[in-house]
Amino acid sequence: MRTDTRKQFVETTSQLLHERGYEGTSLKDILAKSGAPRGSLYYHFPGGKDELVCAATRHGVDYVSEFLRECFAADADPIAAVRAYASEAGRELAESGYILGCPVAPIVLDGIQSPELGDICREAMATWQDIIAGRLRLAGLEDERAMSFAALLVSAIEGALLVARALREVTPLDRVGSELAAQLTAMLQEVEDSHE
Amino acid sequence: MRTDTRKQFVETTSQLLHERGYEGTSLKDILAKSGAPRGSLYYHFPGGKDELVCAATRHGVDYVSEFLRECFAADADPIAAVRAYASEAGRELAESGYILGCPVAPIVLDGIQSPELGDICREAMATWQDIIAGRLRLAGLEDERAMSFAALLVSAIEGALLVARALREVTPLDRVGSELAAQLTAMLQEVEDSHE
DNA sequence: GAAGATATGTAGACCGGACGTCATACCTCC
DNA sequence: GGAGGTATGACGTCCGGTCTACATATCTTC
Repeated sequence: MRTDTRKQFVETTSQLLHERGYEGTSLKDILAKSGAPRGSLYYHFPGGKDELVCAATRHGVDYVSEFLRECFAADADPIAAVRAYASEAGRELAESGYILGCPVAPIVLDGIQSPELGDICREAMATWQDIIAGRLRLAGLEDERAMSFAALLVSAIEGALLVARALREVTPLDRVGSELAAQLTAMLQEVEDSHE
Repeated sequence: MRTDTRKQFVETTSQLLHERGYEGTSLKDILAKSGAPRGSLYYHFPGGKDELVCAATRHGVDYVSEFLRECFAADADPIAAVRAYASEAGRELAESGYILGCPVAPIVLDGIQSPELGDICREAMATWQDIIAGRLRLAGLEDERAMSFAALLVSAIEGALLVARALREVTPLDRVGSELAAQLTAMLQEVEDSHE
């Protein structure tokens, strides 16, 4: 099973990164949790911890990006998308025992250990904003306003995940979700009105 | 100078926590940066790293709480407060080389190492939301809406600090600040209208 | 299908750094 | 000068990430 061990490493690492951040995640933990022996890791990831963490972060980022693209697809209602994304993020957070939030956040706040990791994080944030801004532009929002609201959306959910984890309750995500949905409703209404 | 050493420890630790999180901050680094010898630390903080981190986090939280209370004072304009807080947070972040964000965030995302630390984080988030919600209620917002918008505010700024650090630019804070200010303006306008 | 080559998986040794402890030194005030 | 609070840094122990040498599986070629 060529990819199995490797995949196992990536997924285990991704989970541990969520839980304890870059520095808090030790190879010993990864090894124990993934059940693989020590040496295997260096076969699959000659670059050691850094390479593994990069792969794990990419894995997490891809998962989020894909889900975002699904929610904010061209043929989906953007207001429903906001609600859906916030509530799904909250659900995953709560179900994981307040562990699974943003895959990038713990890396960023642990001080970003390599240039490559920095690139991954920067690109992730930019991509997420672009996905949302693109959909908002399609809905008729002016360029600058679309970027601005997309930034708010990404920031607010990112922050809500953090606040929710600290409080150990999902209310922040609920509140942020419905606030943002309400505001987007008003904005799109305005756009519609001005086109009449 | 009895308290000097202690204070030095707290401030140094606070800074390093911002920079690298709980796990990334080693006693060696703290010692080197604060210039004090190893033993001193255990004289002032018999509880070791945990006790020191608690003190440092409290220190950071108090600083933020105080600034928030200043911005959202009863006699200050809440819309200006939103703008002021976002831009000041952005300024500090950029000036510190994209290090100084929320003092609680790195602790939360590193998995919270002790119950006491958890309490500090939870209380901090709750306090910040309460400060803002209180001011919004005073401005005439209904209870639930005030809580909701306060949650959005705290989350959005918290998230914007994170996104800004990842991107190494302050645009997210600028955008979030002006979006939130615009939305609050509309909300307060509504309240005023309904009272006529 | 046997031999050798290449890919994959395993085991444990290494070295540096992590945190915490201690026996001791330094004051300062009576 | 002795007693109490304060400060010190060398040391022990454990755990971190990395490496090298070995074992097994899979593939290639005749």
